Amino acid sequence: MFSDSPVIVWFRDDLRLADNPALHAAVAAGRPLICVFVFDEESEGIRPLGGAAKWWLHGSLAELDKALGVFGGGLVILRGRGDQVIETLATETKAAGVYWNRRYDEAGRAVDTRLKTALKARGMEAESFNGGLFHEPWTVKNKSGAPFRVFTAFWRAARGNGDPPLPIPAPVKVSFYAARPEMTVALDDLALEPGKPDWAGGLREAWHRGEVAGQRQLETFLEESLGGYTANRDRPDRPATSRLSPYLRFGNISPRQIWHAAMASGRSPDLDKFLAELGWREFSYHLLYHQPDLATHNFQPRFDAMPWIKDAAALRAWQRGQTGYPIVDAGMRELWTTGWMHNRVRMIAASFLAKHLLIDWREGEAWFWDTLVDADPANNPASWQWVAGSGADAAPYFRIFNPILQGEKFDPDGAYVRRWVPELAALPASAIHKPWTAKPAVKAYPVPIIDHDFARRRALDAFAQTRDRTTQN
DNA sequence: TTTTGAGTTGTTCGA
DNA sequence: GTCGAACAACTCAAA
Repeated sequence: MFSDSPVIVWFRDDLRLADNPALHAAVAAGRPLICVFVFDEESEGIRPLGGAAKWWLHGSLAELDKALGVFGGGLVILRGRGDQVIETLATETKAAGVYWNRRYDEAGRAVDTRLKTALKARGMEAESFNGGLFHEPWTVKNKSGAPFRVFTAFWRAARGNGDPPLPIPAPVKVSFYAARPEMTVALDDLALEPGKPDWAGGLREAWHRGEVAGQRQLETFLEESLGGYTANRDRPDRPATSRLSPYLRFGNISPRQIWHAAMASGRSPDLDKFLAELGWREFSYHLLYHQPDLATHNFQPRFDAMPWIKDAAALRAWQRGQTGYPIVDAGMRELWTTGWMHNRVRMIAASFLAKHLLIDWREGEAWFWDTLVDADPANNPASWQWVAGSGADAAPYFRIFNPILQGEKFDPDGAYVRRWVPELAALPASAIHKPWTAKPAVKAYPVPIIDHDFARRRALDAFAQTRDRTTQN
């Protein structure tokens, strides 16, 4: 191997310079770097990104390229099967090795394992690192040596291991491999952002993508909203949640950076509550690792007997924010417009689909996958299963949100509904979560597509059926 | 080894 | 109006 053989840093869900273990190790190796991203929609089993996530990815890649530009280099973008493309690049450039941070979806892991084998067979280094989790999923186990299936015990065990390591600073100097690989494609050629029609206007208004924006968002959150987080986080009418989820999704920011920045702001019940949210993310990846088909199979097999209803019209009404329940519709429209939905409202809207409409949670998961900027392979399915009742440590089946009560409790003045459902803006707070009681009636807004009491009863009966069918077998 | 208590986010009903 | 019970079943971990 020549002394100036490059090292390849393969960026994936870790689109940042700071606290990036693979990049850090590559810089420390003292060789010229090739920083590369591979847009892969071809590998077997790879789930293509949804539209909103692609939009976020575009911005993240552009920002990363810009940040590398400060050091006189840039990001090389390639396209194709990840392992094949990287192996070809490594061979052509006579690379000393390839470094990357791990991912945890089954298809991605298979690609990485194949690549590692191929590189080692060629006598090249292949080094993988943990850049996205506090603990590798295979290291957290209960006393019987099995993976945890309930959150509280999982998080207790994880926290019992002490604080995660301190984040690694961004490199101060990076030297780049001079030649530009022939296979390079332009970012715009990936067509990650919409052309015509351009549906991303609301996303652009709501977000700044990339590492710098992620750090700024973290600072703002810690300064303005960590105090009082426990109570305010449930209020969609207040800007009280961290809004860090899309930055975490693409690794514009790392959990360790968030952890240590939050810890530095002082201990409090609010801090523990916020850290537990990072714990839920961690738990989701833990679940995904141990059940790779989390997005397609019930975590609790009993739900295989659930009598889901196929109802294209109801599904469409839910997707468009036309169910006639203001809090649900406000959430679905916020999602459509900004690529994001408030956590409390996600639960209400998801519960409405799975329990009121009895539509398979996988339909909802797919819609969120396509429309959320933060849609990730672990959190999205794990959270949907949790809400539907089929998941790990899931909501008890009888916990069926009443969309009227939830609206009145968490959006008491109706400010959130007024913002996203302007047809209802003139209603008084007393009617805004049950507009069918308003006089005169609001013509521009639909009547509820299903009665709450009827839907609740039906959902309970449906769940009872799964018990009967399961015990018969 | 067996038993026991607890477990993110709720609603309804009846006293 | 408020309050406690009921609404299952199962995993985990301490006793």
